[in-house]
Amino acid sequence: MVWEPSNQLEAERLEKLQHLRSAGIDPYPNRVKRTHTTAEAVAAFETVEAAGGAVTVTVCGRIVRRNIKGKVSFMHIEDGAGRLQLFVRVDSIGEAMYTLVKEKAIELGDFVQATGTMMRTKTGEVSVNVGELVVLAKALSPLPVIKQQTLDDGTVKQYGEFSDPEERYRQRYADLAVNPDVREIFRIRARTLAALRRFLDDEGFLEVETPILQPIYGGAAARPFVTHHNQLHQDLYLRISFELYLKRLMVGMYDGVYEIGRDFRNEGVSRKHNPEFTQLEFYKAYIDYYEVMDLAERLVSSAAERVTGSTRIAYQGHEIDFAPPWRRVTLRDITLEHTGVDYMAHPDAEGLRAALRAKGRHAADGATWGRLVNDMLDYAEPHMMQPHIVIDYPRDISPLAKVKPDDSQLVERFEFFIGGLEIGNAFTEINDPLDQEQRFIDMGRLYAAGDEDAHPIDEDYLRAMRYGMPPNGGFGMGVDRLVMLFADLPNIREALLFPHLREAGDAGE
RNA sequence: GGGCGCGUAGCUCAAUUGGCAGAGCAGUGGCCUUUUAAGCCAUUGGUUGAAGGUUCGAGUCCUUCCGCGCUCACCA
Repeated sequence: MVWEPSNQLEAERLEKLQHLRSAGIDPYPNRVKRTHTTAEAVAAFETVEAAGGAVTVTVCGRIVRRNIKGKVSFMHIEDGAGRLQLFVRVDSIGEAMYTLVKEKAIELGDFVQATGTMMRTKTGEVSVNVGELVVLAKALSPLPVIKQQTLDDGTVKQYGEFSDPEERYRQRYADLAVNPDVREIFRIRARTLAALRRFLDDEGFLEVETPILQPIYGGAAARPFVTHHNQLHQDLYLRISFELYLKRLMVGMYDGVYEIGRDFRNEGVSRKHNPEFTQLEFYKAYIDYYEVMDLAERLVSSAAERVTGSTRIAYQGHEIDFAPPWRRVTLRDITLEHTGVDYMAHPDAEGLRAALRAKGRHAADGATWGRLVNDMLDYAEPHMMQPHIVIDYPRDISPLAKVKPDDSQLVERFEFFIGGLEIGNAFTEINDPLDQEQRFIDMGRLYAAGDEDAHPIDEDYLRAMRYGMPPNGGFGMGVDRLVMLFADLPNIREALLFPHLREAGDAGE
């Protein structure tokens, strides 16, 4: 025996397992003979019930409720399709098997297979009148027990819960097993991904996959995770964005590409940040950021409608309307609105910092002017519940975006915010290789000034651009945050099946 | 990384000023051939996150550590 029970409940279950074996029952058989899901069994019965027809089914599932009586018992099993009651009578399944049920050798959490004819109990519940009961999988650890009471008005009152966030995330399998609401979140997530793909496919984009392990990271402002290829003696980085690879494909004559995949950022964890997260990026040739705005509105609103059935959703007590057009506002106006400071009136870092502090706003020491401007957005972000497109960002924090023709300090970039969350970022992409190289160099200088490691310059990306890159608009979006909106989740961890947690520690030594 | 809060039975939670560690569900033993939060009777289960300290006495107070939550910071 490798595993040792850690408490009385597990010890008892282990004894029951051995009891089943000694009764000649394989608690983990290889073969299953399911003929109907629980939902199919109910539907099959209901179609023939009026005519007095009989339906025999074999259904499988986990025991989620038991009511054991002296000679007749009721159990509910649950499978992926729903719940179904088993009506188990000693006369029908025999003394020996009934005793196993009664002695709880077969109990909550176990998987079973039941064969019998469909019937209605005295109280009207569609059930299986079980003639044969087979153990499919014995559960050795007890799941939390949750009971539900259906009230007269049809609402379901719940007794007992499995709600400790740490345990729910660490043992997501148990969370999913007992909390159907959590299962639903990840159906919403799957539908979201499908809806996004469908929109982009219909728009003629090509779905591609680019390297996750990259010799040079780029395309975003973030610290990377570093790893190493042993045989090649090469350090590699887990990507922080897809951007530079996808734009190489613009050079390669695809008119539109997109990728949905994982990015990794070696930064703080928060309600809105997980070290690995799902990003959607697309690039389309021959469009600018105004056309990307239109695409963003249609992409997100169509996904909302496909996933939730409506472009209006409830999020954390607010009603959000995804229907285009979204409010479009300049970064200058929205930050002025929420900080009382007009950054255009303070064109250098020192002056802007002083102005912000005079208003009681946070202004980081040593931050560049662009950085201070970007930080001003933090005051506006929580207020942007309805979709907002914030346009025209400072050049020095946007090294991949094209400068506005009429203002060399601003670039053609927008971010959009929904539900108080930053959801996406987009711009008219630089396609002038010499401009791009200079921007990289300028950025490296800023980094050096800020005592940060210089961001590596991706020479191969510049080489690609020198072959000629069509004008194009690019777009990036945090898919997990979109799922937060669609599933009404306050926390990104709820939108991730297995969110990052610190290693489960014991005592400090 | 900083601040604040939390950690008690398998799950969800109590425990007065520092004074016998408890409840419900689950489990165990009974009764029960149409229950559905089934019910009734009896009952088991604890290194109170870990290690130290103060005290006659610590779940409670102090220190350190671990983990989680909120928040701030970090985040071209």
